[in-house]
Amino acid sequence: MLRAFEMSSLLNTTMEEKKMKPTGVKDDDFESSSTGTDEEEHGVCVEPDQISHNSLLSSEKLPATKMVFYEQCVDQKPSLTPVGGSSLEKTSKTCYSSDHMSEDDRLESARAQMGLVREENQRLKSILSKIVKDYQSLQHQFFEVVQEEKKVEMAPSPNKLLLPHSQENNEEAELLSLTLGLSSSRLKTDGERKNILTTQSESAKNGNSDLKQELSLGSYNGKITSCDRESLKDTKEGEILKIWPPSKVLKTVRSDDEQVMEQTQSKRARVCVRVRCDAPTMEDGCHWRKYGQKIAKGNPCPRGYYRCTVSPSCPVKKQVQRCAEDMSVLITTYEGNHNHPLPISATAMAFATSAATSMVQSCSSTSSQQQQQQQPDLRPSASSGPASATSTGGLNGIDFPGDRNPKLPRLYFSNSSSISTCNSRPTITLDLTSSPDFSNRDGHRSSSCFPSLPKLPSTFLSFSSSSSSHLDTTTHKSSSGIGPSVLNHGVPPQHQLYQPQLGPVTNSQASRAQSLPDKLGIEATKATPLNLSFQSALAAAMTSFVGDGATGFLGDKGKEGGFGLNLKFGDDPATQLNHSDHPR
DNA sequence: CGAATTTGACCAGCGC
DNA sequence: GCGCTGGTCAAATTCG
Repeated sequence: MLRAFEMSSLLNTTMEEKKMKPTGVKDDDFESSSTGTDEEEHGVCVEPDQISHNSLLSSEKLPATKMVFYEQCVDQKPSLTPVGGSSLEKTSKTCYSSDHMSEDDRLESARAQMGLVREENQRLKSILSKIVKDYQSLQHQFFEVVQEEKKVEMAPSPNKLLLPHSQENNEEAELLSLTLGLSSSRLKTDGERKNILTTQSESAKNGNSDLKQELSLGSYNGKITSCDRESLKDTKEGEILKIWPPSKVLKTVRSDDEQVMEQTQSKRARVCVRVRCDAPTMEDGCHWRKYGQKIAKGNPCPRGYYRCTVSPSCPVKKQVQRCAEDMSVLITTYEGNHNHPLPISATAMAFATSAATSMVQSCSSTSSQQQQQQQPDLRPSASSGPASATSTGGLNGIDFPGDRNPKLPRLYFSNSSSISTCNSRPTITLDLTSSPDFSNRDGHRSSSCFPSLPKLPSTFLSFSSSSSSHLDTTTHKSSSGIGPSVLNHGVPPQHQLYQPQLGPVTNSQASRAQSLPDKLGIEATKATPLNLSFQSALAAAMTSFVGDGATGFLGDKGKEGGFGLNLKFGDDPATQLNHSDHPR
């Protein structure tokens, strides 16, 4: 888990701060033992590999210098005893016996250090338990919502009487919750429905009929759980394609118009990530193959076209380009949803892109009436051309419990968002390049991104543990609940299917990667389709940020401790990009 | 030698 | 219809 990683980092940091030298140890002894080459002299016989089995510290081989501290810990903290701990214990004692220093001093020093570690451990445990509790609560609420939706679907209504098979309807209601990233509005034809229903029935045949289990899917359009994949290995490819119909498969089922609409919608949904990065590409965990390069108009820097190669049939693509006005900014635009399990480090972008797709589709599928009701400032632009409808959240702030942990930079969303319901390229832009303005973080941070845009009440998202929970009381109309209860307010049924993207997944990797923002809970202040998907994007970004420990994924500014993140919902990536760092 | 990248050609969409 | 542009293909080239 992330916390384990944090703790590992903390341990390492603690050790590094102590210069890896236990108090009272002579330099000579320390150096000789730390090098690990003086086995004869000190009787040290432990290899770093022996220690690396430890669950907390398994991510990296411990350098010999870290072993000293570790050995001290072994005697006092059984929980840290690795496989082969007995030999370590022996080693520890051997090491001590060969030393000339007072054993009491050593023990005292070690105990002091262990006390710190234990204290941190307890704190983390309490946080974790709280998170788990919150998560279970959210899950419970979500299932309640699903049940309610089910009842609503089953309730007789004029519209539903027109439908021939109410049973099928009900079944579809469940299916909707499974079709991650697909809005119900997109499943228009009987062919599509049957396609999905076939998936459901086949899934049931494969012993995965439990709806709840089906709900716990990953973001990679995760309709196939790891369990499913196992069972599906024996099935024909055609059957798999039924379950996971890529656009090519759908061609055989749908009419041309629907096909075009489907492809156009899915193609248009994008997530654009701006990162300060010196590397030619942003390391996002996926494997990409470059298939083209082009000099785009208005930017002398070539734009690279990449395809995800984790799975041969994966439709996800990305474009990588340097910002023309700031060459240090790397612009990565993701498109599509992965149809395969993802590496942990790659799940973040998968969530973001999936959320972007969902949001764009929801915004395009929901009627303008709905938008007017829910977000008066979201003017439908069907008749006014692209990008005419915008909304600007004055602020979206997120606090992590990492506030208390100096290693975790405070995460703060300075969100200027705009959304266009009728545009050629609806794009969510995650701007990880701008610096935060903490001095004005109470909801009135002036947005340099869209200074002329009308502002909506600020949306403050708090990812804080209860131990130091703080919600922004300046936000408007904070809902009573978190998570699904929030999501359910005024959210059309189709939007609820987005939630599983953040929900529990059977894929342990995805679960690990997404768990934090999910379990921490999302306190949303506006329950709109926009915000729902927005949360997904936020969570994805959060996951990425925290999961990477504010390194790699983020640029230099992120590493330096503070960063701002702008989420924008607009039509033209280029336009969005220019808005952020270089307002026109 | 296979995989990955490069790069020019080609295609489709869009505006005029 | 034409030209521009973005996006993709695929042969050539490079790399490990």
